[in-house]
Amino acid sequence: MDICSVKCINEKKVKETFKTLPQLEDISQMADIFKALSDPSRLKIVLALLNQEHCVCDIAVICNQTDSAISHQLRILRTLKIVKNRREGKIIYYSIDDDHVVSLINMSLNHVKH
Amino acid sequence: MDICSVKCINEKKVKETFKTLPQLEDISQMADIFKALSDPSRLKIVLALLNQEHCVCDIAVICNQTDSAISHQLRILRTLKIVKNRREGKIIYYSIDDDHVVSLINMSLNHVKH
DNA sequence: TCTTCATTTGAACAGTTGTTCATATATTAA
DNA sequence: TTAATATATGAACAACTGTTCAAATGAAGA
Repeated sequence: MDICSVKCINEKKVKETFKTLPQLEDISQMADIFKALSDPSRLKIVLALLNQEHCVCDIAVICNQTDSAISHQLRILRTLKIVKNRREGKIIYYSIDDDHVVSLINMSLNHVKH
Repeated sequence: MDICSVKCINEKKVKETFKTLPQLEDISQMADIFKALSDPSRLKIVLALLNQEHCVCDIAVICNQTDSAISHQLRILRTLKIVKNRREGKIIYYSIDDDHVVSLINMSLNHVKH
């Protein structure tokens, strides 16, 4: 299996499973999405936006955090294309930009509730 | 909305969304599941076990990591009831113990692929 | 222009995380 | 019992993460 004489109980099974693994690149991307939702405060932001769009300071009130903290988290979510924003004068409204994420959240909510 | 005079652009929307939020306890549990899958090496372990059960040292070969590192990660996955194990002599076989997690992973794999 | 307000940004800090290494446990065979 | 093997555990460490604070944008109104 490996170059440097690794011990291996069942080489056949190892090879089989190895073939089924997604590419490293894909695994990494999957992990990124899960990581985005793995922080309670970030998840709370996404859950809030699931209901309707909100401006930054309203999200801050909903999540009981500072505007700055929310802004930092929104930048991460924006980078991952999980949320998008639109400007209306001084105010910037954020909303969900990824339907897959909605499904993921609903599924995990289901999991927790049963 | 809050006790200490927090500025709030649209109090009505804030209150609406606030009502739709799951309980903190549930949000925390959801985040825990996502966190379990947010580390690429841990996700790789779960992906491997998605195919079939494996012993610790075979997982180590598949994931190209030390037995110890794998064992530490398996403990986290075991604690979260994501994997289970069975002993057969000296060897301990691990397998997936949570169908919801399988769905979550398949959904995110789908996401990455499209 | 100057001021105000909503949001963003950067640096700094504490807290958390994953891996490594050495050691311990548990099972089997000699 | 002793030796060998598979797995687990604990401490230590570097790397990463989320929040805070102060300061910087950028838009609208005076």
